[in-house]
Amino acid sequence: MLSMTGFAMNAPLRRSLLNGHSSNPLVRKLEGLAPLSEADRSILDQLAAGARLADPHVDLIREGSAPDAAFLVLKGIACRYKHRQDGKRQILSYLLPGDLCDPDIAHLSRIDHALGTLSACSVARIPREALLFAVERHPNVAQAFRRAKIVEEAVTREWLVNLGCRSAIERIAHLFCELLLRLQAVGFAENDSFEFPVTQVELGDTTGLSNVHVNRTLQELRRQGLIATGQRRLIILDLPRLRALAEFQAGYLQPAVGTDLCTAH
Amino acid sequence: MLSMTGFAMNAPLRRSLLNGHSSNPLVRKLEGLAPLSEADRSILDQLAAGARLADPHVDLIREGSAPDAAFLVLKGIACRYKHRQDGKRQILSYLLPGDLCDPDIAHLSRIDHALGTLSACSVARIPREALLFAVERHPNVAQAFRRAKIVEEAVTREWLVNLGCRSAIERIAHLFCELLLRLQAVGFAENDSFEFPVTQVELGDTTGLSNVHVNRTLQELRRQGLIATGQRRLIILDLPRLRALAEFQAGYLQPAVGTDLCTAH
DNA sequence: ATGAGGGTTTAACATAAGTTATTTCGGATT
DNA sequence: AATCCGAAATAACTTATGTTAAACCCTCAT
Repeated sequence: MLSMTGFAMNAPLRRSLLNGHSSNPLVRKLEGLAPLSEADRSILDQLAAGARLADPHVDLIREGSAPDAAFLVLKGIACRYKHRQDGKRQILSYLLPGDLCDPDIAHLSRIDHALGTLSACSVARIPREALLFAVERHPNVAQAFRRAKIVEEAVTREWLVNLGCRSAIERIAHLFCELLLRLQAVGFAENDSFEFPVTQVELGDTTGLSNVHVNRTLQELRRQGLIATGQRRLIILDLPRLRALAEFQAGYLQPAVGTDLCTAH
Repeated sequence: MLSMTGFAMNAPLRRSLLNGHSSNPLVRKLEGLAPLSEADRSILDQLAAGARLADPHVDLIREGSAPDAAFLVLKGIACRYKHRQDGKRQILSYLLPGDLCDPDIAHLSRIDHALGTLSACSVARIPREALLFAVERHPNVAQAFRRAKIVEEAVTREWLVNLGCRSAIERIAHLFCELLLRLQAVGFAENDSFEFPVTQVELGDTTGLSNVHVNRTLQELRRQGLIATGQRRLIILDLPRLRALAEFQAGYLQPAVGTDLCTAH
């Protein structure tokens, strides 16, 4: 089913047709984190092959299970989340195209959080062994994955700050800035707008706010001329002011890749 | 200065005098995550050697710097934190004895958060190369570090839930449950009490609450007979009820180590 | 076209938590 | 013992955000 050579030969052609960019968001993302050879890209294309469509609001990994595969998001938005007994839930992170949820965690104990879709998604299930194989054979890919992990951790830290000490409007503004940059990095944003089919309830689960207050806050952002919403899109009208409002520092999303180093562990 | 053989020969003797437990909290912690040989323990003792005392409320790593060494806490409590421009700060995690702040992050870009002491601490500075050496030569140690990292990530997720959807009293109760278990794991708690020289302001920076509200909340916990404080100690009087209040699930701190697996990446 | 259902908006009200300022306490230092 | 200082406690008041419930509005499927 997967012809390595076929992929390897077609990839450059496909990319050249697309302005030098791969259509595989995983490639797009990792390219930004480490130099990739043609063979590296080819293996990533294989990992992304065989994607399936998933409905919105559906679980891909249930809390307490022990999955033996990673999930790679190719289209749409998924999230990690945890439920509390009283029904509240906290979204822990967004998985955008090119992001993957690796199953390492589950190999210590059962996984402590769920993975679910927010919007309709295209998702590839990557067996653990396939991922290991790719990483072992392709040091640059391994390097890029490690760097992706480091960025992910930085994002999580920023979310802690968001929840711990920003006001409602700052939280949402910060989230939108982050999403714009991350989506731009994988080619899923035009100018300063992107598809954003996330409900206000889900935004509340993300930012620790009630849906009613999310609504109020979105209105305020619109009133200030910072954003516009509609047709499941988010349009950022004034990025500089939005960033200022959120005290958004982009650095954590864009590691200086030229920096050599980071060859270890 | 560091005699490997000397260490290797004395370690078991020392441990036998101490009821089978090493006095090195790093060993204590990693023992719980992977089987360690005598040589493994010896190298960990070397890493922990040369510790220095650090005053309370002092920075070990400044935000924006690029440290080339890890810091290992042997005694006391340190934390990672971030500052906002308006002076607010968010504590991102606690570093208890046996925990270390590795410098990987800084090798992509400058580090995006600071490392500082809360209490007076004993801290060992571990040069990057020494850490790499230990990990390369000692696969079990590497394994244990990987597992420690996974637990650390689980703790962070729990903190996100704490900030995102728990009430003040639940946040603090949950934090106390977590700290008790983590400190017990490294032998820094007797029964259900431990040294806890953290101010109410710092507790507020941890839980996203004002110091005044932290004070109110601590009083409520005392009034309910759940905790007692004094002489820089925290005494948990009724752990079952405290856990119930916080909906505390200990699983994420205690990975099932018998599970083989997790050999990769 | 018509309805059904999920998502959004609005409104009125409740409350947990923040703010500011003052006082008290307890452990160091002289 | 007297003083000092940071931390803890108290008090009075403000406010951001939560809650509940109803109305509205798309979008999709029949």
